[in-house]
Amino acid sequence: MSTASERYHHGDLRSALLCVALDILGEHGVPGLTLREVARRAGVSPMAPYRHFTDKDALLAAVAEQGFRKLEQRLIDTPHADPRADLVAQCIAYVGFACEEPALYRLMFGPFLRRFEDHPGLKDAALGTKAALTRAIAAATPGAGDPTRQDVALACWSLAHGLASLLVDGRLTGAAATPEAIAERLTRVLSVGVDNIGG
Amino acid sequence: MSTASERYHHGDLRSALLCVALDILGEHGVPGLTLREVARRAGVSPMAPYRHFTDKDALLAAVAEQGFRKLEQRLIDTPHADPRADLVAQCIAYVGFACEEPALYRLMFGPFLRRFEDHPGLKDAALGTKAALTRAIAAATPGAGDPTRQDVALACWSLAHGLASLLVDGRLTGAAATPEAIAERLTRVLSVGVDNIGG
DNA sequence: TGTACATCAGTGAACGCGCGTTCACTGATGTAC
DNA sequence: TGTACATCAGTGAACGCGCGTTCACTGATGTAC
Repeated sequence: MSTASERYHHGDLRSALLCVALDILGEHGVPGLTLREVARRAGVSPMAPYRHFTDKDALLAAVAEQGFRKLEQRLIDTPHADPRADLVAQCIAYVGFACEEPALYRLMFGPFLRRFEDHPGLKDAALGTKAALTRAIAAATPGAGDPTRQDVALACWSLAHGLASLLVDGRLTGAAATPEAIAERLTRVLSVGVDNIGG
Repeated sequence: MSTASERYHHGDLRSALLCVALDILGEHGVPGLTLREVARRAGVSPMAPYRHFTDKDALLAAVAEQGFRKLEQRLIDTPHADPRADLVAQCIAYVGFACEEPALYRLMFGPFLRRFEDHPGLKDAALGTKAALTRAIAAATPGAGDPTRQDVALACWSLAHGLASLLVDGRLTGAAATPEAIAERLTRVLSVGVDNIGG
């Protein structure tokens, strides 16, 4: 009797590869995420991943897809209070996610996977994430028309995404507060405007 | 009599390399910006750039530094009206710059040059850019205290940076309006809040 | 004004590296009879 | 219950590529005497 890892047939190599890919991402960032290294860590030959992913891009897309699903879940799991607090909480959660998994965040939003349309699962996951934020905006702006809401939604997303990017890429080295604390303060600046528009 | 390009000594190879690097960036992005390709385009041997840059990082830093100086100039050159309009105009200019030179923008703000401190000129240029935005914030929030101002400044920067990043990395494919038009609308959402804080 | 010589700015071949991917293969598994 | 055979999931060697960088060099330039 042999363990799964000793068997010729792995059992669930696809999942193992994705899992290992996340580790590599955490340790060496997107540049370190190579097919060969993934195979190496999974204890498998360089060609084995090709049984589960058509090429390197497909692997990256699958990792990014997982990232979007995690992020969506995190936005949804946010504690529920009044709509305005919910919106702030989502932005905080967004920034927190980016700071905890910077390399994954970069893979998801950076220039590595140019065309999401080429990866249906990824596209779908990204839309799901966006939808979670859009729902929060709609709840927070009951009196606003759709064009205004879209502007507000994009403003919130941009604010959170910009802050997350600046933090993740080390452009805010002077900041003493935690990412979440900064996110909270900035989102409150924005939400004053949101209240005046749609409250 | 020979032209500069035919001479053994180039004359101003450093400038020529930076110039060529910008072209490459525009055509093939940061991944295409290699020392060898820069040398190739400048019509010079692969080792020639090492006379002017200690290594590849130094070249990247010099290109990014130029980018920050360009961006700063662009923020400064913004037409002057009332403080609030100036602030909006700067955010629009910021986003416009990113969309016109996406690869340069990525090099400046992405994870390619991790420690600006290792490149004094780059660090200096980045601080200059930030200062231009900070001045506009100060003018637009005459009644606010410094901590509030810092929050407002970072909120504006985050909003502009986030929108720019989303546009540049193609995460806003559905948008019909020009980048500048979107930037204007989003910045107005934010400036409603700014007015209530510091007006 | 001429010249020896130091210094500067380039050349060109070569290195080792890790990558994505190709190719032909083989061991393990499951299914039809 | 046994067995032939198709299919699945892996192996392993090899390929060509472009990269950053090393090394030892050479042609051009400027300066002291």
